[in-house]
Amino acid sequence: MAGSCFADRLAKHVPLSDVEKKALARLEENPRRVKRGAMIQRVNETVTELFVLRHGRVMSFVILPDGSRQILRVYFPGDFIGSASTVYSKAPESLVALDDAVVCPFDKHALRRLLEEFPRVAALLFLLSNAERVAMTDRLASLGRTSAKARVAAFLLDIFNRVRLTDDSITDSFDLKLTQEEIGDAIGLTSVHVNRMVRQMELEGLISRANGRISLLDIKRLEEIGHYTNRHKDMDLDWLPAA
Amino acid sequence: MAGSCFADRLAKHVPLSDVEKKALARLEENPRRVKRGAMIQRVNETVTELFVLRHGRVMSFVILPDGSRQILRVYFPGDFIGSASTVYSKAPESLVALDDAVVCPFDKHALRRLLEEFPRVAALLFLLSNAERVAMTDRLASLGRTSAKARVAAFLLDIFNRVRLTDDSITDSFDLKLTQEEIGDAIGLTSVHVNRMVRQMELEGLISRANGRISLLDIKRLEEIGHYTNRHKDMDLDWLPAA
DNA sequence: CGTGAGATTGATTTCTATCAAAATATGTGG
DNA sequence: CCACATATTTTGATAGAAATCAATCTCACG
Repeated sequence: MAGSCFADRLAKHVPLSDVEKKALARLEENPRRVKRGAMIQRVNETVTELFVLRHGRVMSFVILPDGSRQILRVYFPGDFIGSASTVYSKAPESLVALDDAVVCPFDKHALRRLLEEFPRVAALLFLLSNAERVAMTDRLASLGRTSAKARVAAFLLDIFNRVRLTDDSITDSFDLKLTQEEIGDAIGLTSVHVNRMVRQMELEGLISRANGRISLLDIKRLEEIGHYTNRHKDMDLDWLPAA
Repeated sequence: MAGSCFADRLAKHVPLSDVEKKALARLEENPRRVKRGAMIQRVNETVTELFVLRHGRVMSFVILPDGSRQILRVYFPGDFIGSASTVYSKAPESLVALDDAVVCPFDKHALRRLLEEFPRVAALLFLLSNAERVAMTDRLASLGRTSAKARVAAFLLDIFNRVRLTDDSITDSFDLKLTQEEIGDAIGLTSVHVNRMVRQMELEGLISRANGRISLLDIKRLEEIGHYTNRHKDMDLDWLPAA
């Protein structure tokens, strides 16, 4: 099963010194198993912890007063999650495991010490947070300005490309680990309509499905339909302070 | 006219040392006037600059292949803009002045030097970037899961509260400096429908309008309608390294 | 004044939600 | 390992929200 530590993930962008790697590894000293469906953090709860996700998948979401849910983000191994608690003492979003997962909680004061001692890591975290913000703007444009079909296409491509970041064995088919209702909650549609779109894309030969796995059969056309741009390709962090 | 430097804005969250303030002030050494409507940054252009917005207002947006526009964010004096160029060498979004404005461009290598020398500032920027990300998730939930009326209400409240951050004189009425078409592009609606919602809210006594200024007459109900939570209130950055 | 951008209103269409039911799949306790 | 309970997917019919199309109106400004 694909697992990924935070240091490795960061090192994919910028070379890290051994000291830095070791310091980052300390954030993951307390791995904790969580079962599929388990709540890792509840909205409005007082929080002082952040997490590195080591194994499995996690989603963040909010529930609106009318009961509807907006899934904000799906996280993969090596992702830094719950970063909102660096700024707010009450969690603005909930975190639930989509999978049997392993998360590594650490106190924000451990983060503070890391930031103090390793300015280069602080800078790197700043950059990655900016990258997250850009990912968010892509979703915003998708929700605000594109059709149901485009949203589904963009969402599938997004998950696909992020799965591939941590799992090289994947070429065109992958486990979504989300119900159609969850997909809908992520992209602002009802499960019924997600199903119609998925069905349609299947008929058109854009995707195929078999026991929970999705295959993207025509990535190029999916990218067109979803107005998708892969942001992972052209990240450029080399200008950072040298190690 | 309300202007605000970056250091002052940051100092509202955390006490800054004089050295730090001075270092931050150096980012603003090259103020540049831009006229209303002027493009500050064009999407896909190679960029190595970031900006602090000193005066006026700026918006970021993308244009989709079908010509529709998604406004991603409206920026106010003291905001740090164009942070995507810390991660991408081609701008993922365009920047246009909504106002006659003053921006202070600085090279990302100036930022690098700042981050190297002042880890505490690096940490602070990291936190503010996280706050931006949370603001983004609020908009995502708004676009994905709420009605046209709710979106308009939430949008007005958001702008209102952010205007107030830099201008204490404002109590309940403010200049939006956006056409109804732009509002629509920000919240995923057509200008026609924005107009209907605004009209309706006016009839219901929730807001009133006079020569471009908007007054929020019933903030409490607007917050309910828009499912709005003011995130500026309970930010907590005190746990950061001491000066 | 005339011109053009923006606001407003009405009529109609389109997309997506909602409601309802059936069909499949998944999981669990015995 | 089966049988039942529950969750998820699928399909159809209908309703509703917002888009689109098309004028008209208003107002700031050269």
